[in-house]
Amino acid sequence: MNTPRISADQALHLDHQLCFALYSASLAMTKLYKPLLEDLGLTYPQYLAMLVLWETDGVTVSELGDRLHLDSGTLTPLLKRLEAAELVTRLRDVQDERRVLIRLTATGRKLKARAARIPGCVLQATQCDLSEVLHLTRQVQALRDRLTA
Amino acid sequence: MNTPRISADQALHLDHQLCFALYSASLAMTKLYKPLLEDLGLTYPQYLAMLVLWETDGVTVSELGDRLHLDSGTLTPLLKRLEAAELVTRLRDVQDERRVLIRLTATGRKLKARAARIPGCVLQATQCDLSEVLHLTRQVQALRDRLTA
DNA sequence: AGCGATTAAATTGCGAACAACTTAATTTCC
DNA sequence: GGAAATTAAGTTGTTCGCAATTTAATCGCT
Repeated sequence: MNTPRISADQALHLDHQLCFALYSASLAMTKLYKPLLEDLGLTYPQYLAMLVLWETDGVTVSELGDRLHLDSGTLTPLLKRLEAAELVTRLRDVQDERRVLIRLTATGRKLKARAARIPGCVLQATQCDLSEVLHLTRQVQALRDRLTA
Repeated sequence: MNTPRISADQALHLDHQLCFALYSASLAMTKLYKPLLEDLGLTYPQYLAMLVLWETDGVTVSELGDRLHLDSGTLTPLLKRLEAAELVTRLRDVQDERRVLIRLTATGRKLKARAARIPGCVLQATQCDLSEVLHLTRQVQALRDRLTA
């Protein structure tokens, strides 16, 4: 494969920028989820937190942050809102009082069933084959992992 | 190509979700840009606005919004900050007083030269070939366009 | 045992995003 | 020509993201 060249001016051209593609695609995704999540009373970042908890209940704020690549400055208020919605509990770990364990309530666990239809709706909106989506997902994940390394 | 099947539980699995890949990759990109843009005194969304203006000076807020997929609620305060930094001017269009024209100041135009090195730094951080990046960019753009259609 | 270093979460402050709404100018259509 | 509809930007209020800092608990080392 030959290595294409690009001028400084072209490089600055907005549409050539991977960063902008990711940025605008991510915002478009958030808008797509919004009406789907409104039924569940969740925002998009709250949904991501619930995804982690549906997989692994009873994690610390830090563990959740590692998984979502978010810090306590973002998560603490978000989790307080999930607690106010009675979807999770926030309790200090008795073993280590520095840590706060996040656990699903019965309501929070039940919400998973209602969320189950969401991935299908999203896949449909992408107008892609599942295999295409999986491939693109892996590529974007690999990029992210190189960026955070 | 065969069509893979996936269970509801798998579909909800965070790491399989394209949305999360885009979300976390976009945030990782923003963090990558941060130190590069700090030299220029710009935030990442401000840089995107400047990219548009370096391409096409003298656009309205709406035109900028179309280009960036952002609305006036986001852009008005952002542009006020660019104005306060003396990088742009905001003046009502004499032809149509509803519109506000955004124009680069001399300082704003000069900043382009200093920004020219950024795409190279970012490409290096991705640890990808330029051709790979261009390919991924096109795929993500195509997805975004399907989502916003 | 005790003191400095480290770790975990929370807090503060700022800049996005965006929905919903307001204000003001222009266009449409009778 | 003028009222209703449309368009453009700005405003308000909520929720992220994150840097920088604070508070409190635990660890490590002598």
